[in-house]
Amino acid sequence: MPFSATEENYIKAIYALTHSLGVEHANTNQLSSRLNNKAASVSDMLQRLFEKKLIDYKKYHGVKLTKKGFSVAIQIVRKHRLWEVFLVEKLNFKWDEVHEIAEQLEHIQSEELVKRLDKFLHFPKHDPHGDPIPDIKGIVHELKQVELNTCKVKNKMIFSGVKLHTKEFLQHISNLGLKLREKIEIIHITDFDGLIEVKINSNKKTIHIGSKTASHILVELL
Amino acid sequence: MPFSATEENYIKAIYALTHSLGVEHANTNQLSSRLNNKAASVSDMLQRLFEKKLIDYKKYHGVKLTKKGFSVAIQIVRKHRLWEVFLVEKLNFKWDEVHEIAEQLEHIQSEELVKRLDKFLHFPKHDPHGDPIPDIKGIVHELKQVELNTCKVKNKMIFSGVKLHTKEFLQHISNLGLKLREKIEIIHITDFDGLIEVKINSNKKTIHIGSKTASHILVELL
DNA sequence: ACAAATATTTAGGATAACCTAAATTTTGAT
DNA sequence: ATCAAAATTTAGGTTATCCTAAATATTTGT
Ligand SMILES: [Mn+2]
Ligand SMILES: [Mn+2]
Ligand SMILES: [Mn+2]
Ligand SMILES: [Mn+2]
Repeated sequence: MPFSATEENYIKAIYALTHSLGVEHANTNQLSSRLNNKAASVSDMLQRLFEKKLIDYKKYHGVKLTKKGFSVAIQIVRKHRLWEVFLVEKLNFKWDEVHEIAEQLEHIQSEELVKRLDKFLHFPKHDPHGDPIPDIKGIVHELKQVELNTCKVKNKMIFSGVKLHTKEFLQHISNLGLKLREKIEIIHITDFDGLIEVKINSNKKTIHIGSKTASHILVELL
Repeated sequence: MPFSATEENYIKAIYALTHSLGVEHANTNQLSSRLNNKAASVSDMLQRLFEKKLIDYKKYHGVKLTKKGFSVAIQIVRKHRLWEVFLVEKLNFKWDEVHEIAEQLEHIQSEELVKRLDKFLHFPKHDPHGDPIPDIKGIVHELKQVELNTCKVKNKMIFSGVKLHTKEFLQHISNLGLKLREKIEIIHITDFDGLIEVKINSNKKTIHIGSKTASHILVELL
């Protein structure tokens, strides 16, 4: 049962939608817009994924991954994130440059390759954007993260993820001087507009983070 | 102009056939058997490759890559061989395990990725089977190699390539204890059956190579 | 509860890449 | 030079994946 890249992308999209929204079912229009396909095409494909027992599907009522579909999804996510680590750690790509390439690499079929890549990278726990890498069993170890804009003055924390993955946002974060897994501390929060002043442990200077930006930044409280 | 993996495989097959046989044109049946497609399908695709100006094609008279087709072919070969180096050097695959994976990886589209991979691997000149890796300009630096079975007693040489790439043959060579780029010397050749006794520079013992095997081994004379 | 708005599916088609069978062209042996 | 064999192309079909337009189901506002 090797699945086509197209099928894998549908599965991954269903996973991403249900997982990130924390809901049971994904619906046709959501998939249509995420995959840049027309809703009619999505309907079409959903029937086929249903026949292959990758999804539970009742017409007009959205879809949900089966056990099998879920495990396929996790493996693709695992590959995607491992390749992103490779691109950043070994080939020195920036974190905003790797997604499109990983979109291709995630469809390479070879279990042994993934195993060895994982080992070569020293079994990383998260990708360059802080997202957890499912282990070989498919278990995802989620971090206890909160959004930076929910934190209080004097809180110490580790910058551990982002909720937005656009090139522009990622570059914005880089320009601020923030790097993943760095220890930071909130120095001050402006009441009026929620502007957050943050000290980066490794730096002397502080930086200022707008509240919209802060809402897309995930941290682990210490 | 991104080409499909299918188109790329046709281009690569035309390149391989004309290059390895040292002829101008590849014909439909050769492509059919190399690509495991029916001749009718090949005919079909050839028309499309012609329209895309990747090949010169006159019905019934075989095909030849255009400048453009040639440059596409070289880039795919370059990617295939760089990935093979990566798999062997970095992920510790054996030289008989990498071809199928590289067949997939060679279709990943990103010039920057290839550039960086090349650098990461320290600009290797040849792949794990001794085949030359086209440089970034697409120039192939072919080695002056001869088949081992054409060499004479006392000749000193470097084992630098193989003419057969099947898993069985590659494993056979490994089992003999031969490693690419090792210095070897012919100690004795049995007149009757052409059996060659070879000393491997790095070893104490000598090994015996049958003449059929020897005919698939390429060496650089010193 | 019901009509309008929204979401989804179905119908009918297109394209890429295959295939089998039939037609056509080239080749090669007399 | 001729004609059968071999090679190749054409004709007609299939499947996966996508699309537009039309039909249908669900949701929502009153
Ligand atoms: Mn990504
Ligand atoms: Mn990522
Ligand atoms: Mn290969
Ligand atoms: Mn090779």
